[in-house]
Amino acid sequence: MSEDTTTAVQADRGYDPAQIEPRWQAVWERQGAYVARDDSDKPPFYALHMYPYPSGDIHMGHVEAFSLADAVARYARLRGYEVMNPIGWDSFGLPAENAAIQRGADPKAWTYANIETHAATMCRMGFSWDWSRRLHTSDPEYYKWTQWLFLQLFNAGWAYRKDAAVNWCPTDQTVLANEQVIDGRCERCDTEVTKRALTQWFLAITAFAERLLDDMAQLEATWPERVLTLQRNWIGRSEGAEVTFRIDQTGDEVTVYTTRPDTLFGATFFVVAPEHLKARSWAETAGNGDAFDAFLSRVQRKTDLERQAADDDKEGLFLGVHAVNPVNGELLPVYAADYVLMGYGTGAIMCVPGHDQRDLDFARAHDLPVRIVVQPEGAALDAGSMTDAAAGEGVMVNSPGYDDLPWQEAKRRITADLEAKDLGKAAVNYRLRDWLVSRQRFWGAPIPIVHCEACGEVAVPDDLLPVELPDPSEVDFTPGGGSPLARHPSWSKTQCPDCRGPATRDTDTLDTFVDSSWYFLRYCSPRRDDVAFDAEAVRRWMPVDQYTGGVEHAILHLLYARFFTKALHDLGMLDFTEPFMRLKSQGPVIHNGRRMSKSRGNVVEPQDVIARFGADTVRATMLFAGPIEDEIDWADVSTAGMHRWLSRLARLVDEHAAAGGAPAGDASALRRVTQATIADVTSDYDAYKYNTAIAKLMALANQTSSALRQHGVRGAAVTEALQALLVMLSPIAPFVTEELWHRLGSTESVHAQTWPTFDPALLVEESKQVPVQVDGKVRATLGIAVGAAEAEVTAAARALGNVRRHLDGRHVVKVVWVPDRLLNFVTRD
RNA sequence: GGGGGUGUAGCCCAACUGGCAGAGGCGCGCCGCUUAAAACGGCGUCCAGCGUGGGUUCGACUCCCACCGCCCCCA
Repeated sequence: MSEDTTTAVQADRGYDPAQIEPRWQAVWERQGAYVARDDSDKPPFYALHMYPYPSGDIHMGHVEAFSLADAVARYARLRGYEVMNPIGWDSFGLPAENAAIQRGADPKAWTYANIETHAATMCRMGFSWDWSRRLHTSDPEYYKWTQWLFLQLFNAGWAYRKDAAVNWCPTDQTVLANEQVIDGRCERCDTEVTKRALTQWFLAITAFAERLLDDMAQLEATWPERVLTLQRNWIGRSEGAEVTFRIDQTGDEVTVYTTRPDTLFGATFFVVAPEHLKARSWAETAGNGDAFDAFLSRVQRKTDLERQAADDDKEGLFLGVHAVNPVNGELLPVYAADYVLMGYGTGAIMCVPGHDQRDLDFARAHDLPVRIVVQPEGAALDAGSMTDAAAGEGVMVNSPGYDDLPWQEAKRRITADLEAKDLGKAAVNYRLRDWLVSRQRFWGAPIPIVHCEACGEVAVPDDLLPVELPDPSEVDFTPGGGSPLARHPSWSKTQCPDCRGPATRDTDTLDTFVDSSWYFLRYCSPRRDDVAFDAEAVRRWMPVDQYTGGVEHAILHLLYARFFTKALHDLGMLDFTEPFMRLKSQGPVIHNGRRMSKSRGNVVEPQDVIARFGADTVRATMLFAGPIEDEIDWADVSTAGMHRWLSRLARLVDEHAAAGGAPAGDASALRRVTQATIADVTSDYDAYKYNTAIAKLMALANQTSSALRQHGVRGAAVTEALQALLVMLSPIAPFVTEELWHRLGSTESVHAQTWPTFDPALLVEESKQVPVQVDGKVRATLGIAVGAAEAEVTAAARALGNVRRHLDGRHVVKVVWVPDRLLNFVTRD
């Protein structure tokens, strides 16, 4: 170490990041400075940042995110924690395979080459990752345990296969989870998503819906409210009732879910999804089979989005049968209509056009009656002509036995009465669906199941894991609607683990969100090859103290990871139920008001900026740009300005070092500023307000500069100011602070220091200037002793010329005295 | 349509539980240093500006209501 620092200290003065940064990077690397020790006496702190997907090189969004994450980790180290700040790659996934399809690249080689590019740039940026814990989800050593965990869920009954009309992306040739469909389009390639009936693997996340909701109470104060709201909306809990209708002609019973059982008397028709299992047979019964088939094929050409759009023509077909309304025996015509989807609820609804907009639109289009049963206060409704449904609250009408009740009360009573007659029951419904995890792709963890004609679905035994992917050279990636693994000549052929008979492997691979639902556990003991994670290490590090990442993962990844944690908790593998104690999301980096993209030509490459200004400047610029959760427009920031400031800081240190250490000048003002800055910057760091922290460090630098240059202050007070400044800046700009720290004469690393503390006694000022107001307008400023009594201050204020003038001829009715801050005379004529 | 966020100087942004609207940066201007420019150092930054309109208060950027603009989520 002394060898290294000697070299550093002998370096030139001034600020040349191209020279400083690689040198210190090499020193830190040799020292293994950021390896988290499992046996440390210091309290553990798990700082985690969402691991990246290895596509090309890292981009500006990564740079911002990692700069935030690194500031968090370095700050925790300075506060005396043993920090685990791991890094890895989410290295399975579609882009690797698409590169293979488009450019004939080997997905594996492509992926690992990108990872090396990422890693090199990260090193150049000076991020303090613990490289010894590095992982890649596409390593067999990792996905062995992804598969093992899947099997734990399978054995618990939480992973199952079912036929489903699934979201299908025609471009990527794979199914998508509901969460991956954005506005009816594939989140990756923006192709319109269609429906396909396929047998797919699901994870039973809905079994945890209630707890995913309830446990948010633990996160209330430490997660962004925005993210919690998004998750709540996504889970979409609603309270209502399940009501059973009988089909008059066939005797079939159909259950519907409604959030408004109070409007049952207003039901005038009944609609099922065209895909409803019984729809075809009912149409047949009524002799409408052919019309139905034509209708169904027409509907299936539409996307879900089109079908649900408010302005869509409400297409529907009368099936020729009637449903019996359980509350009054009325016969409701049954339609198949495109606006009801099989995937939601039961695929059948009771229709109350008076109180539901889409039902009303359908009723108008098909000339069906409308009946008002909940009268909103003060609104005159005309059932015959209304075009806006009364979806809100009101008082019951036209509902024999319930009239005049408030709707909420009627909702309770009608539900209870149905329950008593066994025609319905109170029910809770969730918008959340079970998580579809099988993908018809190659570059993912194979689903570790063997299909045997005799034994069915059989889990691959632990000692045969991982089920490894074949070499990419043996695989045909051409999109063809099936899994590439299924087209491999021999890969899927195997023996049933149970009966030893011939069997086939499942040829689908797992959604990469499965990989990322447990990677934070793997970091705790990444090299263990006998367990997914070491229980003791997990107890030591988990749950994550501080998780950082993009808000775009507010729903998907965070919900899945929370689900996994709860499932593993219930399996006895974890003793906590929430994985991430604190969450901070950074905003995106845009350029000229738009997302950076090659086609717009507004991409800023990190490498270019690093080459011009150095890593410290890029990091500090990102954190200085504004509140971390807001978006950063690169057009609004000034790397040149930040670089200039760091240069100024270097010059200041050089000047101080040259000026010598003998104390001179009145240092009391500088000392007070230093103390105040420590107090302020500390609370800014605690609140992730790096932009204001940097502003205050700049102010301290300005004060130090003028003390040194203009007031001739020398010696300890300047050293104190500069040392505090460098330590507090070191999490943000690690290279230049390390360099300048050594120039101040230290042989230790600035990153091994402890966070500065302040002396409250030095913060106290003896006198203050307070504004004196008359009727809220500032009329004078008064110098007072801190802690002065009200009477004393009032008397002194009254003596001031301008105050006397404004008080002249008026009665003072009230005096407001905010100690040490403000005095206000309230007057009347 | 429902829910959430946001609006402060030419620009990006600060302002503790309501207490003199301005911390920091960018840009710009002037001065110094320079043969000159850049860099650097110093000083300054107008039109007295909190999206609009109300309300509460001695006092509102801050709290409440309505409206407008932009952003996000759900439908």
